[in-house]
Amino acid sequence: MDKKIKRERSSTTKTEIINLLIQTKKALSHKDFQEFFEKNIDRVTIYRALDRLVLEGKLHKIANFDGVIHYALCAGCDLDSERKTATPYEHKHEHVHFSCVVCHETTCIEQVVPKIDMPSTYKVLEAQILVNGICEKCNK
Amino acid sequence: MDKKIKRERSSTTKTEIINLLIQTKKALSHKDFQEFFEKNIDRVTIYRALDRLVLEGKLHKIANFDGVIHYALCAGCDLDSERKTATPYEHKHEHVHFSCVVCHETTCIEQVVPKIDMPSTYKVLEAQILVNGICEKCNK
DNA sequence: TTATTAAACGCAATTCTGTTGCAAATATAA
DNA sequence: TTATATTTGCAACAGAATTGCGTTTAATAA
Repeated sequence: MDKKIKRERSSTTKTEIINLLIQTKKALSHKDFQEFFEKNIDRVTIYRALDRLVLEGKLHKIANFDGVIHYALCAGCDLDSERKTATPYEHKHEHVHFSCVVCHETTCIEQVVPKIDMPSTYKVLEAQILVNGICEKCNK
Repeated sequence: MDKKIKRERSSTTKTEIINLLIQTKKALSHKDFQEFFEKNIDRVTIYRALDRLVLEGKLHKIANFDGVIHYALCAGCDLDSERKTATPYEHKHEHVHFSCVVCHETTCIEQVVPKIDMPSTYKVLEAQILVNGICEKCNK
């Protein structure tokens, strides 16, 4: 309950992570980052930076069918500059996450937002729609 | 490619797993099973039995928001008795998987099947809809 | 500009999760 | 009952993620 709220601060690791995500336009796993940064950034540092970026509302997590967590940029769920931390349920990503079984790339399909009609007895906090299939590039 | 197809056979472990899932009416993780069976069934045996049950079309996997795999009974995706094995994409579970943030129970909401309108350039093989929130029991 | 403070970092050690190999036990079909 | 193939438990292994701690670095106040 007495959870300390860390003040947001810039760091090389966080910047590099964001840059890579902007470049590739894909969702990446911890392993992807590790392989990209090689020996330049420590594994543990990557873990911690990813966690912080999620808390800061910059990234959202996507668990693939096989349970591997991928991180993607948040479009429009940045928080007000006052607080600077996000609880998991403040992320809103009702769009489709698509995972290609050929090239194994995971991408956000922002324009597809299915409607989920849950019974009113349930309180819905967040939803994640994961679709497996063959992407535009590989489907030729 | 020369993947041997195993013949289906009954076993204590598989029966116990199915029974527990019927009883609890929930999706359970490997850890849940392990804690329930305690020292009576080995960790590895549980892993293998779960894998086999998925192949046999009896269970389907659900990766939670945190990436933890849960197993739930399949309703209606048993395979024809000839083959007895299922590739992952033969499972069809487009219904909602609901995860309660209070009691941490994961359940299948079979009656809610959202429509996902993907662009025709994508080939859709399977989809998984995961909803986080507060369940009927805890929402009081 | 320098000093102070808290966050970020790297490294080592540890824990947790899932897999593989192998010999013994068990289920099924002949 | 016998033959065959699957299931099981145990030990060892591999990979993923976490924790502790001393050091470095960024932000802020003096």
